[in-house]
Amino acid sequence: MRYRSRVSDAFAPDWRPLPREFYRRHPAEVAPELLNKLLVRSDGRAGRIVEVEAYAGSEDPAAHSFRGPTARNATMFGEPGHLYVYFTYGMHWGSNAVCGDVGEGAGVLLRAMEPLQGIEAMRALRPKARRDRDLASGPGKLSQAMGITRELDGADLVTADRGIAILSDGMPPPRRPVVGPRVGISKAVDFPWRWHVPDHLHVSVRKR
DNA sequence: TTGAGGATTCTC
DNA sequence: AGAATCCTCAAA
Repeated sequence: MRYRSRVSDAFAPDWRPLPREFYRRHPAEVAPELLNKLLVRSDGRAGRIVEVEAYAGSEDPAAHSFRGPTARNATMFGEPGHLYVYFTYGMHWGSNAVCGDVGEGAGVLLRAMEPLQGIEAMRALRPKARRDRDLASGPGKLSQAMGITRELDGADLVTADRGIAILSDGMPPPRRPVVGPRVGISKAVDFPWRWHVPDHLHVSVRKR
């Protein structure tokens, strides 16, 4: 399998991608199940996903896809299991796993990650991070630590066609994740579509 | 540790 | 105009 030789074979041959059908569901169903999965790059950088948010297309005023397809959000309307990368605040990138069926415009924002491997490479990309917990405790930080920019928009997280994947090492999601409203939005502020691992050091905005 | 405010550029 | 954010600084 190509994803193994490209992404995980050399250092973690037992890590497995999630099937395409995992992503072909409502993002509020997928999101909590992405907790404790691994975001992995072909150079060995890897981290455990500890915080996510769901964005649900035409039913969700806070989603980039709410008003239909544009040049920016085109990837969200494509095949599930691909990476949707967006740019915001003039300097930050955000990373999502596309969910739902083609045309729905749904996704799960990857908000925070616990660095596991390739931490020195992450530090090189995030010189301002003082502690390990500053490396990827936020969507912009996570993207920067993993070197995710516009170039990776549309990458397939199932086949790892461009050297990035979401893999499982067998750790299940938390039984009872913390659920609450999403961060940094001005519409649909009450949708309880943010989930994170309870009491986890690497989650963003620990105070509410 | 907390809160306020600036940075910086793409998108619609 | 506003953005699915981060960083610095000041005050406590």
